This record gives sequence, C-alpha cells and structure tokens, in this order.
Amino acid sequence: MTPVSARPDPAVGNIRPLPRAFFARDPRRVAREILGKLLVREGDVRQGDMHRVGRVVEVEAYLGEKDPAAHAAAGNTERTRVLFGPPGYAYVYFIYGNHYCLNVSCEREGKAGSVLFRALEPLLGIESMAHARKLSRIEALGDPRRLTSGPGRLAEAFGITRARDNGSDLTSSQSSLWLGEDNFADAAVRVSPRIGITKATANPLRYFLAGNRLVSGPRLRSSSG
DNA sequence: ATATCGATTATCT
DNA sequence: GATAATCGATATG
Repeated sequence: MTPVSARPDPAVGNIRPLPRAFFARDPRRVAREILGKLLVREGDVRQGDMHRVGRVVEVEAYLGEKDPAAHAAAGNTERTRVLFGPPGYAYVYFIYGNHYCLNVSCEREGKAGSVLFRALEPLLGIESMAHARKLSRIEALGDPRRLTSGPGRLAEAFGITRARDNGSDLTSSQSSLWLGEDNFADAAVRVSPRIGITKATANPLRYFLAGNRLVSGPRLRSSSG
C-alpha cells in the first residue's frame, strides 16, 4: 500500500502576471524569454466557460518600422497603432480572410516592436479550447497540435478576436486575456527564420522550445541558449 | 512525409 | 487591384 504523500503535479501552479517592464525591451529579448511563460484566458463563468491556460512554446520577434516583414513597417495607422503604443498590450490582426493572430507590444510608446505567438502547449481548459476549435474531445486529446499549434489555431482556441482583444492590457490579471509565469524550469531554445513572410526572410527571429511537440512547422533549426 | 491550392476580407498602393 | 505574420483539404511519394 503506497502512502498518499505525493499529489499529482498540477499542470500549473500559482500564476503571477508578467510586469510591464518585461515587455519594455527589444522584441528579440522578449521573444526568447517569453518561452515557457503562460497565456491565460479567464473563463466567462456565466456561460459555463472554463479558464484556459497554455504554455508558450513558439514565438517570433518583429522589430518595428525598420523590419520590412513587420506590420509596423507601414507606419502608425489605424490598424497598427497598438504597436506604437506602450508595451504589454495585445495587437490582434486579421489575416487571409480567415484567421486572427496575437502579438504583444514591446519597446516603448512611440517605438514599435512586438512578439507574435505561434504555438502553445494546452494545460488547462482543454475542453473549452476544443469547443472553440470545433473539435471533439477525442480529436483534441488525440492530437493537441490541432488545438494550439499555429498562430491562427491558438487564437481560435482562446477565442481571440480583434474586436474583443486588440489593445487589451496583457500585464493585468484583471484582463480577460493576460500573460503570466509559474515556476517552469528554463528549457533549451532553438532559433530559425520566421514563417509565412516574403520580406527579410533570412533573419533568425523565430524562437521555440527544443523538442516540444506543439511547435508548428520545422522543429530542427539552429540551436541556441 | 512534402507539395500545392482555395478560402475570404482588411488594408494598402 | 494585389497582397497577406494561415489553415485545411487534397494529391502524391
């Protein structure tokens, strides 16, 4: 008879919001360090919605006006104004007539720069994610990559839209969508060129956790600390 | 496993 | 009018 001394590890412990200063830096630094952090969607309890939490496993850095692949290269327009605002806010855009994608603003007011979220590892609220993605429980558990691997997929799994989330403060746990950290241990990071762009394609600005199955696209590029 | 292609609309030229 | 920080389906090895 084994003693019931050890509870099973919870998927995630206490989650602390990331401070604004975390985002007030070069997007390359933010991208590298945000791997292993958590994206949280607070459930709408009145609609029987569960909280959704995923661990960030793949991101890309966009460097602002000087980066030809960045939306900020078009200047401060109605669409891109969040990128030019203060750090730590959600920039959500609509692409290919079908999908939303989530960024967090970096740098400082007046200086654009952001990190695009490309893949998460689902931890809590998997059934809500599956529902949002129009997948059965079986399909979601059988291949979690269909849930949150890819920027469009993770946005859909977390119910992220421009109308709902663009401009919201991702450093406040009062927000419906926010970023936090638990005590996740540092893991090996890999770097590769960014995906889906046609300009500045050679720059290694895609960062992902080595060996993580939720990473979208190629998983075998250059090693990095 | 990789390759190609259509969907569908906000934004910019 | 063209393009896009994508996805899912289909075809093929």
